[in-house]
Amino acid sequence: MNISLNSSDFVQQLEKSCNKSQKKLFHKGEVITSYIAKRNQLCFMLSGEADLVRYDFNGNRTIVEHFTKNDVFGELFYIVNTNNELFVEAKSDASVLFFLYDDIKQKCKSNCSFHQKLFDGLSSLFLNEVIDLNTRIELLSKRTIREKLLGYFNIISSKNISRTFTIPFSLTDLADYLSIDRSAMMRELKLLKEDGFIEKMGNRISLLHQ
Amino acid sequence: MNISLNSSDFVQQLEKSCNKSQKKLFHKGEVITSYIAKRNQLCFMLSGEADLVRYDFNGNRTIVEHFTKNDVFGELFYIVNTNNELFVEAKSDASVLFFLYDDIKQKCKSNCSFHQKLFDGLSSLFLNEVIDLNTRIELLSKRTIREKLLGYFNIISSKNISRTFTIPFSLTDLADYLSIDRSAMMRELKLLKEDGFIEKMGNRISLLHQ
DNA sequence: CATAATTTGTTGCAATTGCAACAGAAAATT
DNA sequence: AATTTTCTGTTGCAATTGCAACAAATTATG
Repeated sequence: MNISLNSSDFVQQLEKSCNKSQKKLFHKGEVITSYIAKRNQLCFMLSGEADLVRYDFNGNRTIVEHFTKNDVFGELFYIVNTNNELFVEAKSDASVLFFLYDDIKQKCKSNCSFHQKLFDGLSSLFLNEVIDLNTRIELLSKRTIREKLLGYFNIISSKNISRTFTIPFSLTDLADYLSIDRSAMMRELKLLKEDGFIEKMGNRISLLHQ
Repeated sequence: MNISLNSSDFVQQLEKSCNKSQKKLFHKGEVITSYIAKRNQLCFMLSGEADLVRYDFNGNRTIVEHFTKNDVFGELFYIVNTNNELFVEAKSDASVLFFLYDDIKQKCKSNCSFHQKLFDGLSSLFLNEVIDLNTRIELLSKRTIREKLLGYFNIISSKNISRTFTIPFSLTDLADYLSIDRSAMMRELKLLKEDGFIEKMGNRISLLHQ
């Protein structure tokens, strides 16, 4: 059985059917939403790219997640507390569909087959999100910068089905995604090159050494 | 609207209704399951406690998650790759309900109101899991041991609605949960005490300093 | 296309963290 | 109740990481 759903179809159906949804367009650099109140907002990326970012009180930025087409995000997934200002920034022009989870749930309490289908989709969307988050936790729990980098490269490499790939981040962003210092990361990249683990030309990486 | 579901009711219904489920008992220290094949296994903790652990090639142990009554876990949530041996260890005597996700999904394709309800519950279970994982990511992405400890203490403190609480781990396990060296953590605990952030008597902590 | 802004790449130095090793306390086991 | 095992607490030292600062390259923007 195929667990991964066709998110695109699902989202289109939601958009058509749910009169409470709102579609909005954003320009690069704009804030799509901030997680400040518990409105149980659920958002779908229709097009473009965005990052969920957090700044700590020392000014360190963390890219908590990176969203592309058909990804789900939103307040719904967070316990909002005042310690963290979380917000989603458009990395390119983007269009986003906004829902309130309560609305979706409400509608799905009726018993028709269409809402059954919607709910079916929702559950798969959440499941995919769980899988992504577990992958992320695996990276963050690695003990050294080297392991984080190699772990990340392996993931990208699997996704692209190729041992050579372009990092879908700037290197500055990659450091914030892995929660490490950029200059320390650059140093480690150099060492990985010297030790024959990778080849690197700019943001293009080849994994050697199997 | 209350998003968090009554997992207990849900699981009991699942157990009764789903003839494909299996209930098993485990003794402290036993391996409940290992994530080795993609069987899409989904497990419910009926009683007891367990840890999802991973050992890296240096022998570092990470407690990826800690499960108590009514928590969900399983292969279903992971992309299983050979680099990681993930397994769930009973920390006390425990009873666990095993399902295959495919079976649950299959059953729920029928249109009766009961399966609708099951699926409703499933979606909430996944959502709760997403919220937990995001909380965990927030901890792991903190830059220093001090911030990880304070972040963790704040979470426990909120859950207990008290600024004084007992850590639900041994300190050894806490270090593995935060992915840090135990002795470095002990050192930092001492500093937190000296700097007036916490009081500490064994595994009992008080958060001071607002 | 000229200028501004951002990103990449580098390095010395300081701070933090991990490692190793050990003693005493506490908990589990026989 | 005695013994084994695990856990807590500590420390010196080494390795890793973060910080600061800068130049060069690249990419945006008016």
